[in-house]
This record gives sequence, C-alpha cells and structure tokens, in this order.
Amino acid sequence: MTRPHDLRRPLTLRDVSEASGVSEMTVSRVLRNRGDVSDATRERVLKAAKTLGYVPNKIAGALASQRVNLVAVIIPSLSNLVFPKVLSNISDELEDTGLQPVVGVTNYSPEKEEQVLYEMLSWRPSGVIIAGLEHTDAARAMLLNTDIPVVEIMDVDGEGIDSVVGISHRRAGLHMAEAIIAAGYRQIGFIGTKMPEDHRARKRLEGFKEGLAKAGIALADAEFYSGGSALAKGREMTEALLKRNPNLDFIYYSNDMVGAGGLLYCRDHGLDVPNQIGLAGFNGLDLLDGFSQRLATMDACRGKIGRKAAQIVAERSQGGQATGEVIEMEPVLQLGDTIRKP
Amino acid sequence: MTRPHDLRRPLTLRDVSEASGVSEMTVSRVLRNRGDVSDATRERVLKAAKTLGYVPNKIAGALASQRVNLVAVIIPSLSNLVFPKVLSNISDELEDTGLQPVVGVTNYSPEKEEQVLYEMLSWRPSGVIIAGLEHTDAARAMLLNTDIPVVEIMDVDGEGIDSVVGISHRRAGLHMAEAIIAAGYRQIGFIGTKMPEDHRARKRLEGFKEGLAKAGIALADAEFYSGGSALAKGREMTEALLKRNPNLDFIYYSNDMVGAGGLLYCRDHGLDVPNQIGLAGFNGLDLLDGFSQRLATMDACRGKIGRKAAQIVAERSQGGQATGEVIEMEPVLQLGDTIRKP
DNA sequence: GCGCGCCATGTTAGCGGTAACAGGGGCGGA
DNA sequence: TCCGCCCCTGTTACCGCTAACATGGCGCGC
Repeated sequence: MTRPHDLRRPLTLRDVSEASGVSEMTVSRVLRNRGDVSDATRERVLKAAKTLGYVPNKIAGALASQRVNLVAVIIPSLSNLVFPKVLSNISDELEDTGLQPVVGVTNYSPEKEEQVLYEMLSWRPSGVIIAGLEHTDAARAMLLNTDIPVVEIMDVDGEGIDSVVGISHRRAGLHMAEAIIAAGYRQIGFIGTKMPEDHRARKRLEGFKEGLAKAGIALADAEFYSGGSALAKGREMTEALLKRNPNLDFIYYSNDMVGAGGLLYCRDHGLDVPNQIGLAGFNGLDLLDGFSQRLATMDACRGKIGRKAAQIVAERSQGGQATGEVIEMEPVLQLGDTIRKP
Repeated sequence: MTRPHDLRRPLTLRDVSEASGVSEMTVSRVLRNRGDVSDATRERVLKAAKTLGYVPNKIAGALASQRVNLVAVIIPSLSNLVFPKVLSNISDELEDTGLQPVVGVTNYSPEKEEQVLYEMLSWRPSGVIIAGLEHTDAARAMLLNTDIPVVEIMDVDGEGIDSVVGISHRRAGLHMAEAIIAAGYRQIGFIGTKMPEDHRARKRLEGFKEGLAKAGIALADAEFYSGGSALAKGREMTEALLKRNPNLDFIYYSNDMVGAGGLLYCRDHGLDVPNQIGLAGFNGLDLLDGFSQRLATMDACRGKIGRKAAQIVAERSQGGQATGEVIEMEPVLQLGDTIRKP
C-alpha cells in the first residue's frame, strides 16, 4: 500500500470530504453509521476514507459529542493472575456494548491509585471499575463528585461509593476456618504476604482468626513474606514454619500460589498431605489444575465479578438508573485433596 | 468532603477561573505548571480547584495542544504471564516521562489486532508498542501511514515497520536443539499449542527442527493442544506422548508452563529427570522458581524488551529522530536441573 | 523623570469533530 | 398543477482547552 497523503498536515474529515465531494458532516455520518445517507454517497465516502488511510480523531469527536466509550478499570496488579482474569471477563462483557476497558495499575499503593484515578477521570470515561473499597480521601471525593457509574469490585466488607460487586473476604476466611476445624485439624498456622495494603488478604485472615476463635482455637503460628516468586516463598515459609513448629497439622495460605509452594515442599519432604498436615489456599486458580494433588481453595468468583461489574456500567451508561446496588457473590469451598475428608 | 458544585453542568476551567478571580488561561498555566505565575495567584487557583474538585478535561486539552501523553501497547494476551511482565516494565520505564501506557489485547487474532489498533490510533497516541511482526495488511498500512514511533516487540525474525526490539525465536529454538543434542539426547519429542497465530512459538519450533536436522536428527513425535490450563495440559500431553512413544529421552515444550506440567508428570511417575528423560521449556518464568527441580528454559528477555521499547518511544516522542532501529536481545539458556550435564 | 524591559496576566483564534437545525429536490396525493 | 412531506445533505455554533500573541504595570538606570 502506498502512502497517498504525505503533506505535513495530518488527515482530517475535511480531507475526506474534499476527496469525496461532500460535506464534512456527511462524512462524519457515514463513518459513524448515523443518520440517513444514500448508498452511493456512503460508498464514495468509504472509498475515499480508505484510500487516504483516514483514521477518525476520537479526541475531537469526544469533545464535540461529550461522549467517551471508555471504561476505566483500576486494579492493583497484573502479575497476580487474579486480575487478568477479572479483566478479560470485563473485556468480553463489554465487547458488544461499544464500550472499551482501559486499565490502570496501582501496585497496591493508595497514592498511585489516586493518581491513576485522576489521570483516568481526566479522560472523562463512561464508567469506573475499581478494585477494593479502601481509597484515599481525595480518591473517594473524586468518585463521589463524578456522575458516571462507579463499581467497586472484589470486596463487599465495607462501605461502597456507588455500586459494589464482590465477595466477603472476612466470611471466606471464616468459612475456611470452620471447614478446617470440622476436618479435625487443631494446630493451625498461616502464611501470607506482608502487604499492609492488601485489605482483602487482611480481611480473610481476620475472618479466619475469628472462625478459629469461635472454636476456642488460636492461630498457632504465622509467617509473612514480601516480594519474590510466590511459589518459592511458599516453599521457604512452609519450611520455616514447620521447623519452628513441627506439630502444626494445618497451614492456611493467603493465596493459591504460596499454597502450591507449600504443597510442593510437603511432597518433597515426604509429609503425608492431608493426613499428617492439611493445606489450603485461596482463589481457585485454574492455573494449578495440573498439580498431582489439588489444593483446597475457595473460588473468589473473579470471572463472575468482572462480568457483573461490566454489565452494571454498560446498563448505566445506556441510561439505566439503578444506582448503589451491592451484589455479593458466594465463594465456593473446594476441598480438593489437601484437607482430609471427615 | 462536601460536593460544592451540584449544578447539572460539569466543571470547567471557567468555574475555577471565576472562583479564583483570574482568567482561564492563568488557571490552565497553574494546573500544568507552565509559564510564569506568581506564587499568590498559583496558591489561590490551586485552592479553588481543590475546593471545587476540579479534574481537568484532557480531551479538550489534547485537542487544543495536539499532544496526547498515551502510548498504545498492543499484546495478544494477559493470561500468559509473559505479557504482564513486559507491560510492567514498559510502565516502569515510562513512569517519569509523562507518558502513560494504554493496553489493548488481541487474543492472538489478527482481525482483533487490526480493530484494536484502529481504535487506539483514533486517540492519537504518542507511540505504539505492538507485539510481533505479523499484522493484517490494513494494520500495516495504518502503522506505516502514521508518523508516531512504532515499536514491534518480542520478535526480530521478519521485517519490521519502524523499530523492532526482541529476540530471534528461530535461533532460540535452534540453540536449544544444539544444547539438547550436546547433552546426548537423541529421541526428541515436542509439545506445544495449536495456535496458528502464535508466530513466535511456530518460529521456535522451526528453528528447533532445523537444529535437530543439522545433527541429522528428526523430531521423533509431537503433540499440540489448545485451551485449558497449561499445567494440566502439559501433564496430559506428556502422558500421551510417552505412552505412544516410550523410548523418548527428551521433550521440548513450547513454554515453561506446559513444561512444568510435564515435569510434574515425570516426577509423579518416578521417571528420572534428567537422566532417563530430559525436559526443557521456554520463557524463564520466575513464577516457577519454587519447583523442586528447575526446568531448563531460555529467558525471553521480556523485561529488557519492555524497557527498551518504552525508551525508544519516550526518546522519539521527545524529539529524538532515530528511526527504524532493530535491537536484538540474546536469550540465555538456563540448563536448570532437567537437562543432564555433559 | 522617562523609557526600556520584563514579569504576570489577558485576549483571540483555533484544535477536529458533532448536535441541532436548515434547506432543496423529487414524488405522491388532491 | 400545486402542496406537503420525506429523504438526503449542508450550515452554524459550539465542546473545553491551549498556542501565540497582546497588554499593563512596575522597577530600574541614567
């Protein structure tokens, strides 16, 4: 293909309109499939646009029409595996709505979140999907101050700004504790990340402790790590915990990846899982499906959460008026092979 | 915080200018830190903006200034682990340049890629970073037709449009073949994905076969899978391959994740890795660091590629004129514990 | 005391589209 | 034959911000 337009000036509607002999308005109508245009004109315009290699300028279009087909999606991390899953579901759900997700990553930093949010709002998106309920005051203010739909996802333990779609991590931890106790384990340890800003992991641990307390049990020991490969950390921390506390009969991990590391450690050291020691993680990562033993876990409903959040934004941006819904999903406990059956 | 502005009309520069008693231009200058403004005025404006909860409209700003601080990053997938890594490096590198990455995902579909590219170009970004060298004709045309920097990443085996940063997957496969043969393996199988659009995996396999051929060896057997959890697929396919062809002494996997599945299978079935059978993958995923045996692999330089691509875009958008560079990284073979040492 | 220059601020004219309304021509019904 | 309506196309006035230039006031040197 040649490059027909080589003047310094970038292509505009006017170029297409001159090339096809109609007004800019008509070209605009053709390119957006809006309003009545005769077939002959339409074809002529399309041909001219294609020949020139014209790409519409959405910046100008958005300014004029006060409409932006973008949805801001703000998440803590992409290397976590849980967020890409949410994201792809959002993306799929938005596919036919004319809306498009734009991702911002905060690295679990509230300040970064505020900054990313500011940046995104300045593009006037049609909606915001943001992970978690904890934000800086300024971020909350921005979200309250805007009149586009806001959906906070993943977590329902707390007060939302507008709509909320997620699970109760507190209760997820609590239920896991109950299941573990029901299976007869009593010396229970915990391994998780040190990140103070991972509120969902924190809530799970709190709920977990609460569940133990209800049965009159306290957490026997805990290890917190930060950085590094989760799998390797799971292995290391498990070793450290078991060396320090050889009579542990269960370890609860803050996510499946560390849990898998722990599982590998136990197998390598001939520990009988789940009889000698039980293990459980969190998330239901299908990534781990190939392991010899399936780790006990709890599905975080990541896919469903993404879809629902996208639906809410899509409906609202089409004029739907429902506002401030809170939708709680029910995570399902999967015992797998690492909790002994009663 | 209250919500002081509750008229139906959204906030504009004018609101801030009226609230602070200066012209819109001065407000604009303050908010962008550009031009001389007295400290007193600056403070007054900032206070007014903050009180109102004003968020600038980048759409209007971009239109007026013909400047957009966005870099389009177009990749095939987020669930692959390799792209999030590239992405976070791009993000880090762009951090202090005022540029911001915007991600588009193509799901390995050329048509989707074309569509995503069109959408992104219509926002007039300052640069494009796009995975791979294979695009539809229309996509190539769009990229040729634009005068913003374009960097194609991951792969250097082919002709680039503008700049190219990557590795030669063909040579990566070839070198792996050489290393495997040098270690004395002779009955060599392959397991990979069925995706015809994953050109890089294809090129690795081609190079691999070429390497084998140089030593007078042909691929003994191969399996191709699609969909599902890579780990589980690795396990299944390995079983299938070994059942069909029990005298295989090596399996080369198209990526680390399937390779890890294969490794798990071998360990579970008491196969002596690397003596009885050797294994190798591709990518250097640190995700797998916690395995008992480290899988032989080849680092794809994902981090470095991301950084370099971002650098090129950043420099070019600052006026740098270098154009059409091709930067080839050298992937490093890591023997790990699954290829026997000579 | 006057003019020069400079700092701080204001004015004007778009950026490239689109909403809303304005025509013009052909065709059917009266 | 003439009117009215509908289909198609054009005109006008912004959308919210910024580049570029204009301006006003004040300090300073001679």
